[in-house]
Amino acid sequence: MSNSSPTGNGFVILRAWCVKEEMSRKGADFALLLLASFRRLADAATAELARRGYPDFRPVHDFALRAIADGAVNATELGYRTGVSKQAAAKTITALEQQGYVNRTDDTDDARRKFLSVTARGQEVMQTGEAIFENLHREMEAAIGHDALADMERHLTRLAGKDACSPWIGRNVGGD
Amino acid sequence: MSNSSPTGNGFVILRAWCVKEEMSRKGADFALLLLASFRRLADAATAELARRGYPDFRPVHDFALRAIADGAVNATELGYRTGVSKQAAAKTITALEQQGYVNRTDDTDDARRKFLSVTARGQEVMQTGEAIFENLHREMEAAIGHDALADMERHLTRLAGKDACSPWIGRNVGGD
DNA sequence: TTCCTTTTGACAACTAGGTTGTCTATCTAG
DNA sequence: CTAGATAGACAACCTAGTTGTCAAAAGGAA
Repeated sequence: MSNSSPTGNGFVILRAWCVKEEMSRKGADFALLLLASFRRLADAATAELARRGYPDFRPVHDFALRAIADGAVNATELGYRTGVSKQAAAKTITALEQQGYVNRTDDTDDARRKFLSVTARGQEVMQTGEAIFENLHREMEAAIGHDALADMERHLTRLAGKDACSPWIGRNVGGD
Repeated sequence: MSNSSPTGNGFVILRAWCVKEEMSRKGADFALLLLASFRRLADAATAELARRGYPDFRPVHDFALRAIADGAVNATELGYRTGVSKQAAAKTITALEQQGYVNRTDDTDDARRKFLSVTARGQEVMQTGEAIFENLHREMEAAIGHDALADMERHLTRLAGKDACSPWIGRNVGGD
């Protein structure tokens, strides 16, 4: 079968919904609708990115890269900004470094630190990603209309709840 | 930090969006909005389910259980209906069996098969889950209005695209 | 300066939920 | 009877996380 969705695992649930449509569970169906829509977008973007010369570049890499470009200059800070443990952030950095999207140099001020910077290729992939998402946004507008999309964004913002995303749960994670 | 979201991994991306709000990437933001909203619902439902006496019951278990109740009487069929390999389905079945939600008995007609059935506790957890999702649906209606929610469901159905969910990719998976 | 505490990043081991590949037992069609 | 398909089990692996532990470096106080 090869799941092979670049969105990764954990999104397979929605297929159950597709196969069996007469489920009659309004709340759950709505949740699955949200998931399916997200997956649709993320997969489309990742596939397009792969076609344009950036294979193996996942959504999670995009957000990490953006956080680095935005001032997350070391692993701990990246973990904090992306809401994961510094260990998980370090793994992402390793992947990004191996693919040539970031550089990791010694920090002259603090010998413990490794200074992160985005390479030219990293800048490229971010620009391309933005362009792709803009296209997708336009496609959605074409499909359901500008106003409907704007309404949805407004309502989803309420449902998602900014308060659920406060500066998060803690900085010192992973037993340290 | 303990991510500890019952929704599981792969959904952490959205935190990046929360921390940095002035990102100005409309398409990507919309995708994250969808993800955040889904996660909100799924986490709320799973947490509530845990509080009502069904800990460690994840969304993925709910859908598997529902598929079994709905006629997926063996691992291969469950895999097909939920869109995963039969091996993955078997793992889920094992978990559900250990938690007492399904029974696995020998099939009298076909000695290769194990016959799956939902236990009384399995029936209970499904009913409770339905009630919880209905509550969440009502809360959403209260938050953004009945019509707005109905509109969103309609539009999301278009965006998600039923065609992306055709009877799936193949039945014989995993090298067999 | 020495001592204590904090921070940084690394390493190992683990989890969840998937994936392939291989294998045996069993069923079924010719 | 035999050949091929099917069911499920087992092992190894993947991804993207998690804890726990650790050494090296930094920083503050006596």
